[in-house]
Amino acid sequence: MSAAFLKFALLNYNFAHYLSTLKPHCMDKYRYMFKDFEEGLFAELKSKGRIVEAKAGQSLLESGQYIRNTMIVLEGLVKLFRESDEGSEFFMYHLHPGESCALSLICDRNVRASSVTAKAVTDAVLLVVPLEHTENWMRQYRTWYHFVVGTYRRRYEELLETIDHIAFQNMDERLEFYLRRHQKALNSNVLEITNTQIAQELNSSREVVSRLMKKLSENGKVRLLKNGIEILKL
Amino acid sequence: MSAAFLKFALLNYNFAHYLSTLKPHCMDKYRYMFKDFEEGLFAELKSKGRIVEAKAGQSLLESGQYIRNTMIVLEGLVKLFRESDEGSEFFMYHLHPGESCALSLICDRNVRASSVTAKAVTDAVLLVVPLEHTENWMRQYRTWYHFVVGTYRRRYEELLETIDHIAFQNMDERLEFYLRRHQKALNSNVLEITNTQIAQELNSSREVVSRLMKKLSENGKVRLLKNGIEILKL
DNA sequence: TTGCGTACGTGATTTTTATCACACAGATCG
DNA sequence: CGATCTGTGTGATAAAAATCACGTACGCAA
Repeated sequence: MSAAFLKFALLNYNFAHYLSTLKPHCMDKYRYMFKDFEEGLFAELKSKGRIVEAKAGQSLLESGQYIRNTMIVLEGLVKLFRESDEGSEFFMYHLHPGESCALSLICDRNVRASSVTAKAVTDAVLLVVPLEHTENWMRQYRTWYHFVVGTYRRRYEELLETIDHIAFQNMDERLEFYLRRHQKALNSNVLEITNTQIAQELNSSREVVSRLMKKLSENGKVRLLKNGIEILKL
Repeated sequence: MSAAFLKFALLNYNFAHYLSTLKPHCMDKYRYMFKDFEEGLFAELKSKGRIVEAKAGQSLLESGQYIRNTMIVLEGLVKLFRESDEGSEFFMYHLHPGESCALSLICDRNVRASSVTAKAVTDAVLLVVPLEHTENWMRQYRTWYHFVVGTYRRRYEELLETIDHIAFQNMDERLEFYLRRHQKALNSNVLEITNTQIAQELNSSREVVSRLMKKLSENGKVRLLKNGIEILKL
C-alpha cells in the first residue's frame, strides 16, 4: 500500500478507485447539517476531512477491516449490517445525512477491527476524517463531544430496538418493522427491494418472506409491484 | 428498612434519601480500579459521588425510569436486561466492578428515560454520581473521556455479540453461550440458576431449556446438581 | 403430618420457521 | 431464437420451538 494511500487513509480498498474523482472541497453547502458546531470545529472538518463519493451498493466498510477514520454521511443513505460467520448480513440500522457510524467514532487512538459492514444504499457522499484529529476535537470542541455522545446514544438505542424485534417477535411482525423502517429511511412508499434481499437481511428465507408478503398484500397492507413493494398502511 | 422503601428511594429520587444508612466514604480502597484516573478526577469521584449498597436481587434501574446519575459498579455483579412489552426480561450483559452502564454515562444534561433494567446479581456496592458532574469531567479529564469511550465501545460490542446469537443461532447454542457467559462473569463452574430463570432471560420456555440441558448433561458438558448447574466443559 | 408453593421432567401436540423440489416469468446476451 | 440468470410462488416436508397436560420431588410452615 502506498504512502499516498495511507495518507488519505480511507476505509477500504473500494475507495481507492474513487480518490481521483473526488470533488473539490465544498463543505460549506453542508454547513446547515452542523448548525451547532463551532466555527472552529467546522473549519477543522473542512481542512482535515476529505469528501468521498460512493456509488449505490458500494461497500464502505467491511467486517474485519481496520478503522482509521471517522465517517459522516453528507448525502445519501447508508445501511449497516452485522455479519455472521457464514457470511449472511443481518440488517442493523440506517445512517442518514448528518449521522455517523458509532464504531468509527469510538475507536480512539488504537486501531481496531470493525465488526460490522456498511453499504451505500443510494449514491452517497461522505466526509472522512482520520481518527487522530477527531480524538483531539473531543476535548477541544464541546459540540463535537455532544455529537459523539448523541451518535452513540442513538445507535445504542437503535440496536436495542433491533434486539427487541429479534428477541421478542415473530417473522411477520419483524417483516412489518423492516418495511416501516425502510419506508421511513427512504421516505418513500415504494421500496425497490427483492424478497430475496429482505430474507437475507432478516436472516430468514426467501420462501418465508414471500408467503408473509402475500399475507400482507391480502390484508391490504402492501401492494406487490413487479419490481418492488408499495406500502399502503402499516 | 422495607424493600418497598429501598426501591422507591433508589429509583425515583437521587439515591440521597437513604444515604444516611450507608457506609461512610471509603473510596480509597477502590483506587486500584481506576489506576489511570488523574488524582484530580479521583478526588472528584470521592467528593461528588456517593457509595450505595444493594442487596442481591435488588433492582437498580427500571425501564421507563429517568436517569439522573452515572452508576459505576465497585463490588459485586450487576445484570442488564431489555424488557419486552409483556414484561419478560431479556438478558443483555453483565457489569463487573470498575464498569459502568453505558446508558447512564451518555445521558448528558437532558433527563432521559432508560430503556433497560438493571439488577444486582450478588450483593453489590455502587458509586453514584449526578450527571451534572460527569458531563464536566468529560471535558476536564482526559481519562474520564477514555473511560466513557471505552465503556461505550465495550457495551456496544457486547450488544452486537448478543445480536449475533439471537439472530444467527439456535437455542442449543444460545444456551451454551449463556452458560459460558455466566461461568465467566461469576468466575465459577457452579451456577445457582434455575432453568425457569434461564428460560426467561433467553426468552424461551422452561421446557425447552430443560430438554436442552438434559442433552448437555448427556454430552458430558454439564452436570445437573440439585439446585444448580455445574459446567464441565463448554 | 399435611398442604402448599416452586421447580423440574416428559410425552403429545401445535405453531413457526426452514428446507426441498419444482415450475414459471422476465431480462439479457450471443 | 434458445440459453442462462434472477427472482418468484407454492406444495410437501422437516426441524425448531412453544404450548399443553400431566406427574414428580423437595422445602417449608401451619
